[in-house]
Amino acid sequence: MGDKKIRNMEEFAAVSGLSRPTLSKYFNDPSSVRASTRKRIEDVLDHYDYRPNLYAINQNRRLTKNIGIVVPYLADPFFAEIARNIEEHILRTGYRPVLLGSHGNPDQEIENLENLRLLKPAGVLLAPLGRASHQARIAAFCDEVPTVMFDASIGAAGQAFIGSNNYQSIGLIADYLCRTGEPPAFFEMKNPANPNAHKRRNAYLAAMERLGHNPHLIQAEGEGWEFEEIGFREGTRVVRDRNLPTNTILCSNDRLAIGLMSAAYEAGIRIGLGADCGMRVAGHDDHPFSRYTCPTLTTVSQDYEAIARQSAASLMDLIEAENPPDSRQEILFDGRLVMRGSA
Amino acid sequence: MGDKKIRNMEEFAAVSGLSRPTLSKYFNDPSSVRASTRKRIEDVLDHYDYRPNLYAINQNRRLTKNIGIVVPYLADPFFAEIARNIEEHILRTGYRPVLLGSHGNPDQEIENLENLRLLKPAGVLLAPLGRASHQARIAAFCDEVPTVMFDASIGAAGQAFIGSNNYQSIGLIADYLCRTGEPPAFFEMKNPANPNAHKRRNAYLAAMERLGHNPHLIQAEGEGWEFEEIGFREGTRVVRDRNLPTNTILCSNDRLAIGLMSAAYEAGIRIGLGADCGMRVAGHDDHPFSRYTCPTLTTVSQDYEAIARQSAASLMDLIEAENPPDSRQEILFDGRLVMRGSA
DNA sequence: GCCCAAACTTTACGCGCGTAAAGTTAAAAT
DNA sequence: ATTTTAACTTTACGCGCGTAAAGTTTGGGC
Repeated sequence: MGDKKIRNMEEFAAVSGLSRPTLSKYFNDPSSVRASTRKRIEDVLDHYDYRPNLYAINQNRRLTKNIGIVVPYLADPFFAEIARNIEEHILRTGYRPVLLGSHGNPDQEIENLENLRLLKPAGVLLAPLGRASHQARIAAFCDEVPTVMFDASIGAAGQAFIGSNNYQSIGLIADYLCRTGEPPAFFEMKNPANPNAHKRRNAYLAAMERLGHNPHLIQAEGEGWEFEEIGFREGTRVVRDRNLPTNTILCSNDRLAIGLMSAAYEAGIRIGLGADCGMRVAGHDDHPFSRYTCPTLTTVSQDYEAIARQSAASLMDLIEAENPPDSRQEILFDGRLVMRGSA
Repeated sequence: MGDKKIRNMEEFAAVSGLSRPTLSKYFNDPSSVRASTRKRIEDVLDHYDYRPNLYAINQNRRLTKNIGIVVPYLADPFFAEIARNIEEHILRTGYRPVLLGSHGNPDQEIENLENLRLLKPAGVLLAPLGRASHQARIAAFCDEVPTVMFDASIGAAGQAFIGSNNYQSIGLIADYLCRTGEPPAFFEMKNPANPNAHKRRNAYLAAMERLGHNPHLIQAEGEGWEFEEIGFREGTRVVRDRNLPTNTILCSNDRLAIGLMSAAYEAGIRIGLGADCGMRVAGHDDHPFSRYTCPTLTTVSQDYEAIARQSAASLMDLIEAENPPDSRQEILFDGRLVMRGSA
């Protein structure tokens, strides 16, 4: 490693024998200097580990290389996973991801956006809380900063929306359940925080009509993001009352299903396909933990690989386009049926 | 809201009728100006939503108000939860938390520390990967930046370490298991990534000796952080072979236990306390999902509330002390027995 | 009313880099 | 060898704020 420490670009210019503006160009975009110059710089970099001061860099730039990623709840492995995927895509394009979780709190969500604004990000990827979000303020933010919404949308905020095709995926699993047994009731939250929940409810109703069955909604009370707890509470009530017209329950998401299965287990009801089973349960999302429930959870996988990739790509398109797009992009990915033991 | 937009502190000084240095003092520490002046500033702030430019602020400051938080794996709800707790404590002290996950990757961990160094943080809270970490580089980082290690330590790196008393907690649950049934075998990874795992193994061996029983180790092959998968794989083998000297298995952590329980379920083995149950399983950590396993998981809770609080507090002490501490602080919190259905 | 410390203002410089303009050199094309 | 053009150097200014120094005002205690 190097002899003396390099304190700024000026000193680095001295030891490298190049001018500071040239180095500035290099650090902003290595391909903007001649190949021979680039090599020369990189050779010197091997000896003196210098990196430009982040604050000085960003002070003058209108836009930084920062990209904000905001998810509603980082303690939910689903969002943690999709955030990890997005981060990787961002890094590959040479930008710096800044990950923030809203902890299910609308004020925190706004606070996150405010903090991001201070970072002057080139763009933001936002998975909003949904119904609880301060919609007007989010819309205002989207007007100032190029923003791609993912997972859930809020009105027409954001220049693009990338998500799942709930209509297709719920239709898919409803169809599967009807083909393999009794038609499902639909287990959901009465006042779901997530906008996808509304679409899934409607998709369920439509699917049941299409398949010629009577729909049946089971709506759990409860607020917040403690879905397992809510699923467990309402699930306990459901298995106690036993007045369902069916032995099959399709849950709005896997976390509710996990709570429901726990309640059923406590009540001594066996879940699964066998003759000795009293109930079938299916979920939605292919949550990381759904492979380890007892029995393993039949569900529909959200293609979060694709959602992550497309979200990052759409934001890059936005950033690199000079003029704002004429129309709002909306891309939905189909779900895949994941047949496991619970239904 | 305000009429025209405030672009910098100069303009804000103009509309507020105060001088820029006074405002600078206020934004650095509101209590450093007279109460009447403070009120005057805050009244103006209500009308013009101005916030000082983050980059300009930090450019001249030797230390920023940033505090880095690095955890090994954000997709593990345990770390997501503890990170959330820490963030809240940091915010309460007026600092800005910056959360980074290492994705179980030592290179990513170093990259995170390098990126943090660019932010010139006042301090860093680091939960290291452990055995896989690039120890020398982490130690070098700790020499430059005030660092508190939590959850796991690496040698004597860091000015403080806050964690769990594995010796106590494993002793506690081992004792409980022996009192209520057959003495436990210990289910762990052969080459665990996490340093706590080694302590837990030793604590188990010591507890068994103290209680006058023969220890039995079940060591799962496998690398990485996919603990449920590893627990499932090795668990499948264990229930197939059925050559255990006991019907009770204590797992090194809850995620392994979740995998093991899933394997047992698939094999048709009922877990729990009842006469119809063939196996007891216990875990360690009180992982957020351990309340929803089937049956619910008996475990030892790590007091992550306390760990989060103390980690933040210790770092604050470090930052606010002028001279470096004479000795390395080490605080371990006891675990609490959580009796549920599985053992 | 006076005194004095605390709080404020004015002035001025510096942080490390982006960036523009004008001049110079090197590489590629004729 | 000459022209062209891209790449580089030199010079200079600005970003928004921290901060120090010196002078001025404020407010509380006597």
